[in-house]
Order: sequence, then C-alpha cells, then structure tokens
Amino acid sequence: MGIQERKERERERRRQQIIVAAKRVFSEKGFTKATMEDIAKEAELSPGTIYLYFKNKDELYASLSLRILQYLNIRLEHVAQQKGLSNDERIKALKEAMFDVYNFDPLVVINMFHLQSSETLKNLSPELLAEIKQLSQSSLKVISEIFAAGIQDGVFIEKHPVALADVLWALFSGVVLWEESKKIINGEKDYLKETLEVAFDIFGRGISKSVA
Amino acid sequence: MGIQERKERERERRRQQIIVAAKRVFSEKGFTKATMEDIAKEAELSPGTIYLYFKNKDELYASLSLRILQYLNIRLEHVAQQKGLSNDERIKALKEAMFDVYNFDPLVVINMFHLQSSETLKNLSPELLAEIKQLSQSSLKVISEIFAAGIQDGVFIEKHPVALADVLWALFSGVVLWEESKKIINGEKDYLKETLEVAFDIFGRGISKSVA
DNA sequence: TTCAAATAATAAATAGCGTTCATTAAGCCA
DNA sequence: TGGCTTAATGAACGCTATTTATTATTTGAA
Repeated sequence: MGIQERKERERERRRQQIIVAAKRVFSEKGFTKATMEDIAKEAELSPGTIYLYFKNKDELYASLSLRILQYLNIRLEHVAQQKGLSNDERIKALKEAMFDVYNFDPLVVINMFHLQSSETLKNLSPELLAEIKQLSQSSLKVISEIFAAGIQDGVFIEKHPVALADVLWALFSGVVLWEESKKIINGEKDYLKETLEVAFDIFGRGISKSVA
Repeated sequence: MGIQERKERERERRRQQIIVAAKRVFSEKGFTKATMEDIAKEAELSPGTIYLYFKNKDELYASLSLRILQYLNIRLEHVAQQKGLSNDERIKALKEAMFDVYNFDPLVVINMFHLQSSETLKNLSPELLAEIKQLSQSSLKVISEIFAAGIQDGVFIEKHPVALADVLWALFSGVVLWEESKKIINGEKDYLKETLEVAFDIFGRGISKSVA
C-alpha cells in the first residue's frame, strides 16, 4: 500500500515543480511569449512531460491561481470569524485581507484577474473550472455573509448582500487591473495601494446607512 | 490633387472594411480562435493584404476599441457640458453614459476591457498606443473634472478627483468583466444592469459628503 | 495613346509553437 | 530474473501569424 502513496506524493511533487517553473517563466515573459519549451527547460523536463500533468498551456496557467484563491479564502474566513468587530472594522479588515493577498504574490493575483476576464476560461477542463468556481464562490459567500450581518444590524443599506459582494469583488479586480494598465500605457508608477484605499473608503461609506 | 484624396478615402474605407470583418469574426470565435485567414475571408481579401493596413493581429484587435473610446468621450463631454444638473444628477448621468456606451456595442466594450488588462497592450505600435492613451486620458479627465466641481461645491468628499475618476473607471470595467466571467463560470444569466446600478449607487453615496 | 514607375493585392513560403505520439527507460512484482 | 506497468522523452505534426516574391492595377508623363 505504501508504494501507491509514495507514487502519489511524487506525482504531486512533480506537479508543483512544474507550477513553480511555470510561474517563473510566465512572470518573466508573460503568457503568450512564454513557450512550453521554456517552461520545460526551467523545470528540467521535456515538453511532452508537462502534458502528463496538465492538459494544456491554458490549464497550466490557470492552475497558478488556485493556491492564491485558497489563500484568499482562508484570509476571508479569518475576517468573518473574528469576534467583536464593528461593521466598519470588518470592512477595513476585508480591505486588509485583500491587499494582503495581493502582496502575497502580486504577479499571480494579476494573472488570476487576467484569467478571470478572458476566453482562456473556456479552454479549461471541467474539473479545473469546477475547482475555480468552488473557490471563488466560497470567497464571495464569506463576503456576502459579512454584508448580510451588517444589514441585519441595520448599519448597511438594504441591498442584496450577494450583489454587494459582487461589487466589492469587481472593485478590487478592477482597481488592480486598471492600475496595472496605467503602468503599461502611461509608464506611471504604482498607485495601487493609494487607489485601493480610496476605493475601499468610498465603498465603505457607500454601503453605510449613515455617514458622519 | 483629387487623386491623392480619393486614394486616402479608399484606403480608409478598406481599413474600415477589415475592421468590420474582424469584429464579426472576433465576436463569433474569440480572439485566439479567430485566424487571420478567417478575417481575410470575411473581408474578401487575402491574409497578406490585412498586413498592409494593420501591423499585426493584436493591433487589429486593439483598433476595434478606438471607435468605442471616441464614442465614450463624446458621451462624457456631453454629461460634463449639460447645465443645471445637481451633482447627484451628474453622477446619474455618468452612469447612464457608461451603460449607454456598453449597450452601444457590448462585445467591443468587453473586448476593450480585456485588452486593457492584458499583455496585448505591449505588442502595439507606439502610434496606436498613443491614440489609446490620449482617448482614455481624455475620458478620465472629463470624469475627474466633474468630481472636482462637486468637491468645489462642497458636496463631494475631499479626495483627489483623479483618484476618484480612476476608482469609477475601475469599478465600471471591473463590474463588466466580472459579470462576464460569472456567465462563463456559472453559466449564470446576465445581471450586468442590476449590478451596475448597485455599484453606481454605492459609489454615489460613498463620495457624497452627507447621505440621507 | 503608351509605357515605365508606383501602388496594391495576392498566394505561397517561412518560422514558431502547442500538442501528440512512437519509442525508450525505469521501477515493480511474480 | 524477466515480463509488465508507468514515466519520460524528443522528434514529428499541424496550425497559424507573418513575410516575401510575384502579379495585377493604376498613375502621370512623353
């Protein structure tokens, strides 16, 4: 029985090794310019081997996002479970969790949002798509429950909490992507932190029933 | 001298003909699956000819966005110039302008936001990039001036108007892209209009100094 | 009207890259 | 040890963006 398990572990380790290599290459060259050969070389494998572990290039790319989605989930759960936070503090904690996830690995987060907004999504295996779906739904659920609680308490406006969660998610991804574009278009420096502060501030004020 | 001008016109017409064909093909197949041959066939030209008018596939794709950016500009200018609007009404007009632009050609707007958030941007000629830059800056300028006026009037919170414009833009693109993803991931129906309403509502409340 | 030069369009060739497949190597069990 | 399963390889395939050599068309002067 032990051999089966060892093989399982070895397979998983090789998968991770490929993911690490892919991440490096994608980060350096971008999705299109990174070739499967580049990645294979980085992982010290032959191109064909990668296909024993990932269906295709899109799927390998998408796999990078899974870990960060898991991390996001954990951070959000944490925010939800903290006791004794006012609703304002909880929004603030939400902001910090998201910014924290971004800082944990900015390139992968940007990748994830690129992915989210692209036809690549249509090329994934049902299994991987289901995993992504499950993780993102779970994150949104946590967020919307936080909002539901605030509405219950009468401090947030009475909108559908799921819609509020969608708006927050859209705001976060929108700001990240837009700041990234600005860097490319205008060669501007990175205002992400500042813009995100403003965005969350406005959002927090906007969903509060009364503002000082 | 008339010949020069006729040639100019003919060249422009052919460009447009290619753009129309490209739009149809990209819409139907998506960027990756659409081949230059498909587009050439749709335009009743040979593939090589397209390269006499567009530097490459990315640039052709990006060109689709130019017209919609121009349209957006016009709509926004219009909102800025309308007299006698309260600041609240102006925010509402802003929302309507953006939603209107979206409805004018949803696929192209989605394309534009995809483009904005991708490495494709790095493949464009300096000229096209400059055009895109000029148009998007112009739109953001109009928006930020509206905010500046509201701050002047003391009805909007005192944040940098450019930051507010960035946040609004990020919010708009974020909502459009996220609703689009949800359609793919969850096969959900389109809640764009509703989500956009909520988003603008929150934003409007968030930037107002006092809320009823 | 004619004809060289310029312009426009084409179709075929090129090159790069994702993906597949026939082959080889390694590890396992009887 | 020797067949058998699994893992890995790297060369071949096919597709497609882009280039280029060639052909057709238009222009403007002689």
